[in-house]
Amino acid sequence: MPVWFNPARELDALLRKVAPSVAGFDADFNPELRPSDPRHADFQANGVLAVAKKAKGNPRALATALVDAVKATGELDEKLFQVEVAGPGFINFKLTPVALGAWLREYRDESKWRAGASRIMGGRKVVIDYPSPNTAKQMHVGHLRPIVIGEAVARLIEFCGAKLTRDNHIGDWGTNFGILILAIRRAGFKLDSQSPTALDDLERLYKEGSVLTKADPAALDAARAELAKLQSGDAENLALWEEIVKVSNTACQRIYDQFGLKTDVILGESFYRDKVDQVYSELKKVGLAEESEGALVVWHDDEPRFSRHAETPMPFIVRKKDGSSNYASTDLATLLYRAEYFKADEIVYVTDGRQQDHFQQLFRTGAKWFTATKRTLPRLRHVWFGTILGEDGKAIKTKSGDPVRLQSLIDEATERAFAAVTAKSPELSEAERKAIAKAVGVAALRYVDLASNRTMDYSFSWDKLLAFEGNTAPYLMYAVVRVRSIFRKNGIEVGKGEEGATDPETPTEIALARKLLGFTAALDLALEDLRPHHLCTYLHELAAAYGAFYAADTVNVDDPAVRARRLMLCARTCSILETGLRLLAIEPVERM
RNA sequence: GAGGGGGUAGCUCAGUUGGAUUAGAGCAGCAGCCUUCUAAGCUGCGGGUCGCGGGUUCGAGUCCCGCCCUCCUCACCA
Repeated sequence: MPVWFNPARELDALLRKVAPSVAGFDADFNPELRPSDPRHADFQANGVLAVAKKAKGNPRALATALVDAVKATGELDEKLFQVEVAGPGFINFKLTPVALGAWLREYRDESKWRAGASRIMGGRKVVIDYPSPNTAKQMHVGHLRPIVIGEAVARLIEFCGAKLTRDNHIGDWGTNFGILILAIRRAGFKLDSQSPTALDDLERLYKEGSVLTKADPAALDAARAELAKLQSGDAENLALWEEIVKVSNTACQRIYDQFGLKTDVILGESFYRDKVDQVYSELKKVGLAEESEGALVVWHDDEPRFSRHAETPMPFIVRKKDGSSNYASTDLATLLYRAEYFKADEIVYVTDGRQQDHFQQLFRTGAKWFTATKRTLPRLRHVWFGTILGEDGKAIKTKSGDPVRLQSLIDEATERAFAAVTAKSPELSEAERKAIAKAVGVAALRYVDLASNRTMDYSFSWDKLLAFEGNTAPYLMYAVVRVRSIFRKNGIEVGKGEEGATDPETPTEIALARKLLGFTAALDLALEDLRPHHLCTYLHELAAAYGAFYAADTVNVDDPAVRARRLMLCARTCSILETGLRLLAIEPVERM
């Protein structure tokens, strides 16, 4: 009998198959199979309780009958699973050491896991939209999340078999440019993209313009007028715009390089400048859009919040009253382009949670528009995240003083990591320590952002973002380093030296093995809602189980069978940790 | 007002869709562990009426109702 890659899934299927033949169970029986508290079992089926409640039967008797029927099929190898009815009527499945050993021998490396996972998305074409910053600004801590979460989500989707296109939909066609052009004009500034201070100059000018337009409505109108001029093809503004885009893209690229971010295409809002007219005309033609206060808007009367009759009406403004396009216009044009050009089956938008209303309106408008024009709408998902807050508990914003620059954060992380590695491993060369510091520093930043549920806000804190102990990236990377060190000292490759490995035996070996089997469940969980923190939680638990094993069970012992099985446990831990870290876009190191 | 997020240990957070005498981690605190594979580690201890009040049932941090606190969004920003 083969060893199941994903035992929970197989047990679930088996129970569903057998149950209808047992008195008291219906054809649509749901076993409610889930991972169990390890103190009790590996998996448990809770579904019998619901059946008993409905039929007013005795849950333990029903559970026992079901278990007997399952055993009678002979499809459940009792050398691998220990089955029992427990508590009020749970069915517990406990993996035996034989099963653990067999699984570890069979599912050895990333290719096996990838093969298993790739069935989930099965070649679907997915476009993922991230990190999509607004240009013309220096990148600050607020830009961390879309980069980090976007990359992790992208890798998860890709790992599960999607054909993925990463599209950096930069905001390069909006009012921020109007503000900047206005500020440049007023200051009489000559922008030169080659100048080394170009970015700082833009930063300063943007701040000035921002303050001005906030304080003076006339200035805001002037900024909008500059934008309208730009969008209608004014040569001067277009030339200025090109210079600004050049400066800010160069700056963004420097940050992306440090995060190892490589998007496949960069199709910013400006790319759609000649594609918005089609949106306007089609929406008008099918009766979705109408004029309101001079603007072109879409109402959704089927949703009270977006209805024209709402107390505070919130129309989807598709074209501004001065005729220029906005976020909604370009997003609709983008949606159409992704459906037609990229043939997307699915589009994933990774943005700040404050844009939820916008995306709900966009998705509703898209659905009605596509239906009316007989197009197929891709599955649309908004993967949103909470805000990084400042010390005042408010969102970090450019206007409120100087937010911490992303570059300073990277530099500080790298410096602290360098100090740490120098203190702990002074024997390494300076070049090695620098490379390690870079990897560890950026990894620490990433991991903090990924480790909590993405929908949560969190406050910015140097110490939090740069912690190197506990549930952090350095902890996980360190676990990898310790595993690799064993192999290096023994002069063998990871994955070698397992001949004659016996099944896990000591409590710490068994606990580690059980945790290793949990990888597939963790992946399923993280993919379901595209929440990478589930993967973080799992990796931390795995590293902790390894830590306990490492302290309790010496690998290099005289008994060859014991040594072989411990080397096997080490090798699996190493590859699952490395695979998991890479899914989070954290590159493990050999030493630290 | 409407919609959304959050309220769990001193702090930062998990809690797999209602499950198992005892609600979990990490920091911080206390006590131990380096002449053997990297101590960025390991072991143990202390610390919680899961915002408040009702309800549903064999069983609630999780579901329902009503309150309270907090953050975010709501007409031409993205």
